[in-house]
Amino acid sequence: MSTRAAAPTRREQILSEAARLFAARGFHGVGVDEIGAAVGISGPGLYRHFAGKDAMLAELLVGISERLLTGGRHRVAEAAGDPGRVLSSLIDGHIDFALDDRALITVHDRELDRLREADRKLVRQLQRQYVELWVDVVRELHPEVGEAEVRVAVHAVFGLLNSTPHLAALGREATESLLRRLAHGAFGALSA
Amino acid sequence: MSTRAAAPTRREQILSEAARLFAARGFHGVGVDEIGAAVGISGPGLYRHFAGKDAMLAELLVGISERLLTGGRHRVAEAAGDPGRVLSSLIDGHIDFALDDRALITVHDRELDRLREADRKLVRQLQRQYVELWVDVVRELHPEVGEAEVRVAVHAVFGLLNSTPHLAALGREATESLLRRLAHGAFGALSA
DNA sequence: GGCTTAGGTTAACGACCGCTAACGGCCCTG
DNA sequence: CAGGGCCGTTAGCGGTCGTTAACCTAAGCC
Repeated sequence: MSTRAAAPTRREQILSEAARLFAARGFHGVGVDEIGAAVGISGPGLYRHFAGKDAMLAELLVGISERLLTGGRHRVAEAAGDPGRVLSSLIDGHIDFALDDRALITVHDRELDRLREADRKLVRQLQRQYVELWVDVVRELHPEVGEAEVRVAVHAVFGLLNSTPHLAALGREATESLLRRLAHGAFGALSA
Repeated sequence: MSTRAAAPTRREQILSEAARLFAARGFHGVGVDEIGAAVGISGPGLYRHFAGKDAMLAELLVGISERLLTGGRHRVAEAAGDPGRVLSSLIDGHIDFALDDRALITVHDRELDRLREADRKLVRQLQRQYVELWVDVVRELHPEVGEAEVRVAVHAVFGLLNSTPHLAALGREATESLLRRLAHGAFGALSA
């Protein structure tokens, strides 16, 4: 009895395909019929699983944000006390996420404004907490740099790591290694 | 007689507002009535100036790409022979652009797929040439790094510099200086 | 064996949206 | 002062899209 999901549930299928389609053509650019077709059912059948198109997007965005935050917290706890190792671990985790879920990364910062007020607030709160993990550890490593600057730098490095959807080829390992070096290089320049 | 545009023409007004709205709510999320209202006319009046909504987006994206490329070429020519200065100049120019036209930056890599085939090919070609300017000069500075890696690194630094829409505060000068340092730091890590 | 529930189907409604049609004022020019 | 662009307007058409309604089938349960 494996604890891994053996077969993806229908909800998960739908979310996965919806993420792919939203990333490719934008939230408004994809119809529910299209999402349905992608999982082998048609149009309104989706409403047995989700309250509406908006609900799919909301679940996607909240899910990403939660996974990023909890993953980040684990990594912070694991290497607590060694800021250098914490930062490296956060970078590695973010790279893994960016490479594994390019579609989600794309949707993540592109369609946030399409959410209902409540969901949007939740997502933003989760994002903010995730950013704060990074800001805290970077400030430990660069105590002489102001907090606002560090926060901008963290966002900028996110932009660097999330550029992954735009790039082709080069193989998983090489891409990981390269992004790792670039991110460390950018943060290293904070004190120079 | 100044060579600067004294009053923006109506076309320019429309393009500017359309860029802002597209950036905020996405191409499909904005109606022509809304664009019209933003410039004080209503809905179908836009069709005196543009063939359609698609044409506005096309002109925006082609315009950005052309400005980036010609600006980049000038900078390359100005500092020719000194790769370090060329790279610095390219970075500075891209930062200026990113800070001056946040809306355009957002629309730039978000709505490319909404273009008609011909326009999309043109934009991609311009983008590719711009990237090549960067790749060439970075390869001069890091001859031992493979071309594919350099190209990925350039895209990643674009992601870093284009993260500008996400960040607040900190003042123009400080932001410029910070982004400059981060970009140089990232490229510097290519050889480490 | 009947009842319920889960998970589909097709038809259709209502809203919205891009775009066109038809029209009208303003301003320049001969 | 007549005429023709230029630049607007409002009305409305046609298509698309999210959503609901009504119905159907297969599986599990008492």
